[in-house]
Amino acid sequence: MPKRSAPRPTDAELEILNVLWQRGACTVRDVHRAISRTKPATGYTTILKLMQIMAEKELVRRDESQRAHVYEARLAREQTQRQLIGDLLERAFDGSATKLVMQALSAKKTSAEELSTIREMLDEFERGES
Amino acid sequence: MPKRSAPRPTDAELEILNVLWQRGACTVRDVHRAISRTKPATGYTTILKLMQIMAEKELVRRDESQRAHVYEARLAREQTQRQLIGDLLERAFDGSATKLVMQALSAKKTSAEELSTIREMLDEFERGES
DNA sequence: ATCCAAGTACGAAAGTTTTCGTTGACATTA
DNA sequence: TAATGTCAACGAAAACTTTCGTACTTGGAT
Repeated sequence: MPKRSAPRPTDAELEILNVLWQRGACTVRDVHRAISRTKPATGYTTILKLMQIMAEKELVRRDESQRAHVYEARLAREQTQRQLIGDLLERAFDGSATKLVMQALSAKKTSAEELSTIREMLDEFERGES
Repeated sequence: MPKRSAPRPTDAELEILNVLWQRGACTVRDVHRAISRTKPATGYTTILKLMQIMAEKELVRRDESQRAHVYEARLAREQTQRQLIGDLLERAFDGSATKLVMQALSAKKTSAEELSTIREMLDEFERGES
């Protein structure tokens, strides 16, 4: 058995990953402080436990050489984003990237700048792939 | 208080909604048959219970006038898709639709036809909004 | 009338996710 | 060295999701 790939992170796990992606390797304390800013009523041990579980699931790597262990996201943010998008694509969009893009644009008012950025992306994509 | 909006459907709930969107209003039996095709080992009462819960959560409407109750998705597929995308946008993409579209395109090999469809959509979008 | 098939309702178990109290180890400093 | 603060580990409770067995109801066929 080759060791199965990382599972889809849960909501709470994703919040933690967001901190790790934004600030790089962190201690539990760091993550707790960051999350406290937006969700003040979150206990320290709650974050700790979640991060321990994430280490078991291999969503994060843990450096135990210091007393305060240092955690780091195992996958790049973009990789996880692709995983989540791919998952949603299958579960809710019948695999149609076109429909997904369409709903993405109407889910959020998209500015003219963003639209042209996307257009450029499409150009590059067409050159690179296809 | 206006009565809070429908919660994000869970994985199992979304599978049921997919059937309802595809085939229109259905009995539990109908949904069970449809899901059995891809997941043969799913009990009838499991689907029943899920659909009862979904009725409580108001993810579906239930017509009890027949002995076999008839269920219907309360929100259009596109509406739920927008909800799910909007949710993912916040949770994993920091609200950036551009990044999300980018990852969507690389999550799945997108054909030339799809790319040009998306391009047309962008045109329409720019005309309609902005 | 009785039996059977097809339904719903209910409750509980199993699984997963989120929460946090408590304990014990280790460091800092008074 | 004793008190204080910081940390990981653990276990368990709470909340949510998924599963299904069992009981009860109803309509139709014999």
